[in-house]
Amino acid sequence: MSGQTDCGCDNCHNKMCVSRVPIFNGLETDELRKVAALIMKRKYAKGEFMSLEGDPTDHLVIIETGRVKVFRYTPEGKEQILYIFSKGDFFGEKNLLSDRKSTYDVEALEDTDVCMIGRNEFQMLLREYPVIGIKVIQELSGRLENVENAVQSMGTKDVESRISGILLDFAGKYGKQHPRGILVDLPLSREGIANFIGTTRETVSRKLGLLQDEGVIEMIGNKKILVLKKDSLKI
Amino acid sequence: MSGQTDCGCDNCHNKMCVSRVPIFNGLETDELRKVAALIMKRKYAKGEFMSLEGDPTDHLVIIETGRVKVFRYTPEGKEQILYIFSKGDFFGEKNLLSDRKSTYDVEALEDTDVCMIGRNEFQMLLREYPVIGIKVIQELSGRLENVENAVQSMGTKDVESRISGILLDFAGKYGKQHPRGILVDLPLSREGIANFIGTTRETVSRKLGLLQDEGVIEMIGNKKILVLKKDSLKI
DNA sequence: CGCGCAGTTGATTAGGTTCAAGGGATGTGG
DNA sequence: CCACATCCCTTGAACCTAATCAACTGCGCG
Repeated sequence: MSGQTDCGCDNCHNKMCVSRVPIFNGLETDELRKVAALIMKRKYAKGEFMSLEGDPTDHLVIIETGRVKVFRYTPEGKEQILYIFSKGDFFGEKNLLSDRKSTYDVEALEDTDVCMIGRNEFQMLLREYPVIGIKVIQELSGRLENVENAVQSMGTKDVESRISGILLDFAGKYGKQHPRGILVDLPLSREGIANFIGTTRETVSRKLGLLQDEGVIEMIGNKKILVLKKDSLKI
Repeated sequence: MSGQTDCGCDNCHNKMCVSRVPIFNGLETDELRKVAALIMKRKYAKGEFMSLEGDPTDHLVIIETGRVKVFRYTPEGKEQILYIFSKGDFFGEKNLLSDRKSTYDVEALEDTDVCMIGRNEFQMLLREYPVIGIKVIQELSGRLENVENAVQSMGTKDVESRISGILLDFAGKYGKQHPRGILVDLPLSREGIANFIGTTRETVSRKLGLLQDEGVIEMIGNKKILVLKKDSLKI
């Protein structure tokens, strides 16, 4: 068994999972094995809530497959989506290092598999392998940059630019090559897109319609968009 | 000299500076001494640029006194302010752990003193004292939460609410008790506030005028605001 | 195949931007 | 310490983008 990359047992399988996660990239094979031993797995069905605002979450949750949306409600009931997370992304770190409660809801947009590490185990890992801390800092820096981009976009661009921006973003993350362009599997409904970029579902609908009229995109049902002229989406 | 908190020498002075910085809070006295030895000091005059977008900054910069604005320009020349940093805040960490360049400009809003740590020294510290990494993660988490709040605010609130929000924020950070309320020393001009919350200077002017008419605030010149009814600013 | 939810489209309104001009604060030099 | 020049702020009016309200359509799922 040892020496092989995957013998099929849980531990080997976890090791595979762990090795695909950015924050454990700097570790050696035997270190990965140790980390893998601490991992718990779990599945969530589409529509299931994985975490609620105010929860004293006590696990770091790493997405293995699937997509989730991370969002908050205002007191008036408006939803603001902050992130769409997929493979390799994690959440729950805030609660593990201080005693803060979750500041957002997390909902599975599709059936989703995750790896989880308990609070104590993660703290132990951080102390034993400082490189993990550095990786986490890098990941958080990247996430920070994303949110900073969102602030800039909302602060300085009109709705049309923001829609273009998010389409480009989705194309990069979820797009597949297609004879006529890039086929994007949308993670969100029109309303979801609206709640991501700070507008209304009607406006998203209208602006997508315009982009289609201009021949920039082609809507395929409500869940896919074919990006025909990626360059015309330039922000 | 040893045993005293401050003998006046550079090293002791640096130690003082270092001990006031959140990310070094978890360290013992003799560890602080080691950190202090790595510190370089520098002053910036009001209006001076401390970092430019695209710079391959190679120092972690920690504010000791003063206030700075962190911002970006869109290709069209619109300024978006991302943070106002003051005592204890730091920037430049992104570049120290990967090879990424700075993604924003930093300008001193007043005369500012900083402590700086070089790239290699900081990496060494992180490896030697994992607790520093944890503190950095906590700081970044806090910053992330701030920006997430900004996104939510811009995505779901009208300008009046955003102005109220930023006034509350400023009151908490820069406000002093005053017989009739909280006296806030504004770090930004009207245009600066506008570029922070994603609106125009005219609109900021109008909305502040309204708040003054309602007796919620009182403008004292252009650089101070007296918050009379803090509760009426509730978002 | 039909029901229900999501998306589209239209008409109206409102909040905020833009353009334009006038007023006041800040700080510098005499 | 006052006068002046500059920059910033304020105020007004017209315009425009996007929100809202409302009705209709059609996709997608059972």
